[in-house]
Amino acid sequence: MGRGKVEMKRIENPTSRQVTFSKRRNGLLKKAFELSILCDAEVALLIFSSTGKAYQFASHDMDRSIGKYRSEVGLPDSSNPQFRTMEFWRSEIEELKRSINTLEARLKHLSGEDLLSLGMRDLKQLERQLKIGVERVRSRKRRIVSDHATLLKRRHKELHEDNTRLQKRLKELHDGNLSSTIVGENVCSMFQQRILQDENLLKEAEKVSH
Amino acid sequence: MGRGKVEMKRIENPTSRQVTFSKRRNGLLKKAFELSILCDAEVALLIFSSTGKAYQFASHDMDRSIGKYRSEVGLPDSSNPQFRTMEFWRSEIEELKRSINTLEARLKHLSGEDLLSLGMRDLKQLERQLKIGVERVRSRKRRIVSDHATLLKRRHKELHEDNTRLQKRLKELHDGNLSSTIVGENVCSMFQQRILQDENLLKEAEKVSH
DNA sequence: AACTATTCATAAAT
DNA sequence: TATTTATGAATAGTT
Repeated sequence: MGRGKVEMKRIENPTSRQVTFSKRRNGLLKKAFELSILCDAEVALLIFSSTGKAYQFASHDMDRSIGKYRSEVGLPDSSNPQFRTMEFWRSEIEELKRSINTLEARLKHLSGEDLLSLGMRDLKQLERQLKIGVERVRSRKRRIVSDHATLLKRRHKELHEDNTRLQKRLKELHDGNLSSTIVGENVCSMFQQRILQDENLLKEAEKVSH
Repeated sequence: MGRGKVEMKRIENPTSRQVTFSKRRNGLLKKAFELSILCDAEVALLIFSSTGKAYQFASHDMDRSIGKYRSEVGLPDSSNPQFRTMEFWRSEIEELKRSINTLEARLKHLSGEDLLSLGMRDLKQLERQLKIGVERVRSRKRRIVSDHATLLKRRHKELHEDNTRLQKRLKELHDGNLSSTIVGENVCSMFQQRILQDENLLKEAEKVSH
């Protein structure tokens, strides 16, 4: 068709090639459409120009046709990534859900719920585990209180040492030829501050050990 | 082309339709091939007959072309089911994993593990919950033992009543004009069986209440 | 499947 | 890019 036969090879002239592409592309799309109508067939056509532009025709739905292709042609190769990924995720989710069910059941049992399904042996083990848990929690609480108390004692001791030192210094200033009352007042103020801190720490200690 | 125009609608005659399908299908495949050669284009063509048979042509590689379609046509449309499904599953898995982490942390805490991150307030609440759990488990245990004991008592009572009845009957047989010793022996055997059952039940009761 | 009359597609020119 | 034209290609109906 056209003036003279065409050699079946790439058209070298870029302009001519572009024109021919445009014409034949439309022709191909038209014929694809006609085939689907006349013969009640499902046709999917993808065309990408050498410059990357995409054209497509799908008589029904491109994704449906691709899916059909995958199942009719691609399925024997079940190693295709789509399929494998799907299966992997499905099983992954199933496994996660199973884990959650197990954990929830265990959690309920430890909270003393849903015990009707458990036998005497299970109940005994559960009680043992709960007792261990309680003991560990108590142990941790004791440790916290103990650490806090130790810390407070140390600070308390340091404050007392400070106080002793300050009182000593105060006495020296009183005994020696003191220069001004301002120094004395400053020392007094510092001393009172230490006393206040001391009291606050003791209050805190009481609060922690309730 | 051909003798007379063809109406652009489904060919009703099945034979004619099948023949036309065959001819036009080959024509389409040929033209697809020619386009890819002459114009240096990438062409992918999928044809499915109304009976489901599949035909295809791909100038380069079908999967490559499909991938190109997905990225050039399908990707900008993030509402495409593939993408949405992917995203959905990804978030689903993330959520499940988060649930598992929470449950596992809770479970560890209830077992008295990983307590270092908990403050005094958390520890107190944990201890309270564990005590509740222990109490519920104990309660359930008591209930089981109690139910079992009740059952055993009832059976025990029934057996005693049976025994009384049997002894009475035995006495009647001894007092009256007894016909044969076989009857007496049978009754004796029954009596002994009851006694054995009685003893077994008592043993079982002991075992359950440890 | 092969043939043939006819329509269609399109290469080249404009 | 669109239209025209001349010609080869495709194919509907027939055999």
